[in-house]
Amino acid sequence: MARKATPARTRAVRAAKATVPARGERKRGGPRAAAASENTPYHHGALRDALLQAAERVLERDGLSGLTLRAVAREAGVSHAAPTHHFGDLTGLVSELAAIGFRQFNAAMAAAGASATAPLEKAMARARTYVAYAQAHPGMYGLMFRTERLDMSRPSLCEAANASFAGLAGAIGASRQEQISEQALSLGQAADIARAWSLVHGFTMLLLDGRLTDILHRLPKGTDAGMLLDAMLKRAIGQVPVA
Amino acid sequence: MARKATPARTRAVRAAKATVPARGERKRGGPRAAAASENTPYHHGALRDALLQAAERVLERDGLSGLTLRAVAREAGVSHAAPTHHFGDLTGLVSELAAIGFRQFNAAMAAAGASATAPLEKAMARARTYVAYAQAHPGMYGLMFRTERLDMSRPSLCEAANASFAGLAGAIGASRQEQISEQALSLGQAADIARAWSLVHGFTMLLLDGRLTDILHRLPKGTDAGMLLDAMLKRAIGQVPVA
DNA sequence: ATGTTATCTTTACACCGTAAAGATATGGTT
DNA sequence: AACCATATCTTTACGGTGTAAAGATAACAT
Repeated sequence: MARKATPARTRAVRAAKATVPARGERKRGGPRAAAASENTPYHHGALRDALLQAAERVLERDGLSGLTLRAVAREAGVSHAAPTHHFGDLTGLVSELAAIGFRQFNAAMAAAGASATAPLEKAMARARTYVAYAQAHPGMYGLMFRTERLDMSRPSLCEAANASFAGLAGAIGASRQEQISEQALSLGQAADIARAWSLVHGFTMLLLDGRLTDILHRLPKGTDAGMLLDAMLKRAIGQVPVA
Repeated sequence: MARKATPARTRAVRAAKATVPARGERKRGGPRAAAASENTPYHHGALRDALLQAAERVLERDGLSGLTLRAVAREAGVSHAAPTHHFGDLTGLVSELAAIGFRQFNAAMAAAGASATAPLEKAMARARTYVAYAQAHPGMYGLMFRTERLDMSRPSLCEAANASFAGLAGAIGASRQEQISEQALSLGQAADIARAWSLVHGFTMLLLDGRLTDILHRLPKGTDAGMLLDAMLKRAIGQVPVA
């Protein structure tokens, strides 16, 4: 509700030759460094990235329902129709943002997989990292999984999401001590993958949706979600692969 | 996109003393049966229930993003502001609809729990029923779990959702052969509940989101989601309680 | 220097949620 | 029987949203 209505603000400022930059000091490291140094230029220079960063801020601040094309444009200080030129429509922007989320997520998971050595410890570390990412970036995680407004045909999103799945499948394959093919899966392999993914994804969704707060509230004082996750996995792990 | 724009249609029809009923033949079993028999009355008589039924139709037909107050009003054949009077706002209507979903779901789960006798069979039957409900009513299930537009302080929704959780907890308690208290939980109990719920909820969400289609596609021809669910649970069940 | 193209703004429109006021039927009171 | 309070439904209105189309401006190639 802050920043009520500023239509034609940047334009008016520019027309009046004002010196205060509405959106100055961008990186713009490439060409044209000393063209119009301080006063806000008509061309942003790196608006696409700036819009994505603004979108992530809006998402984590105002939630998924607050993530609108116009809100992102306001956050970036450009006209409300500027995002359309770079992303086509809202689905496009959301999908590109989700792709960024998957890349962040994949990086975190790769780091977690490299940390521990024992297979059981490695599986636990991966699960903890999975949930921790979702807790640190709830808006992003929701965007990546709970929205139907994703265009999976977009190469960047498809690629990042597939990489995420490949990481999971690879971890399951390692715990089964076998190579998992890109094409065919045995029912046992698929069951192991689905079990591990369902467990951790389901726990994450229930946690983010607040469906576990009652349970956590009834537990001995001081028990948090991480401890519940550990307890949940400890009896599932070892019996069957969990990642 | 059908039914483009019919503003003031019902009103105009009524004003012109037309005989064709725009929303005739309601139940209206209570009072005033022979007042104005055929021509659409100003007072609907059971608009609240009719709006909820219309909302469910819109939800399953057009998805969650198509579930708007105005679309529901159109579906029910009343003015766009009529739902507001009965539900306050969109959150109110969505919450009441979710409560209906939970009651449907609880009825299905209760029937599944009564069918099988052996504890292992009962657990599998419950899991299959859980997923089957979500597949039969994907819009409803999404509404019940994946939206932040629910007002859990509404008594009807809170009660129905709590009943659903109580059913789960009771089943876990039975499989552990112990009574589960309403107030306190041991970590082991909570872990069993969280594990069962996460497994089946996670599987359901991934399935509805299309995240498992790749896996299913790589499986031997003819393998469907139900078989994958069975295989996933078969190695989790018995080792640990799954419900 | 000039024309092409990419980038960004302005304008416009339909749909949405919501509030407020008007219209109409119901029921109770006198 | 007349009357009024109330509940129900419609109309009107306003700001916000996505999106399309046209205009303005800067960068670039020639």
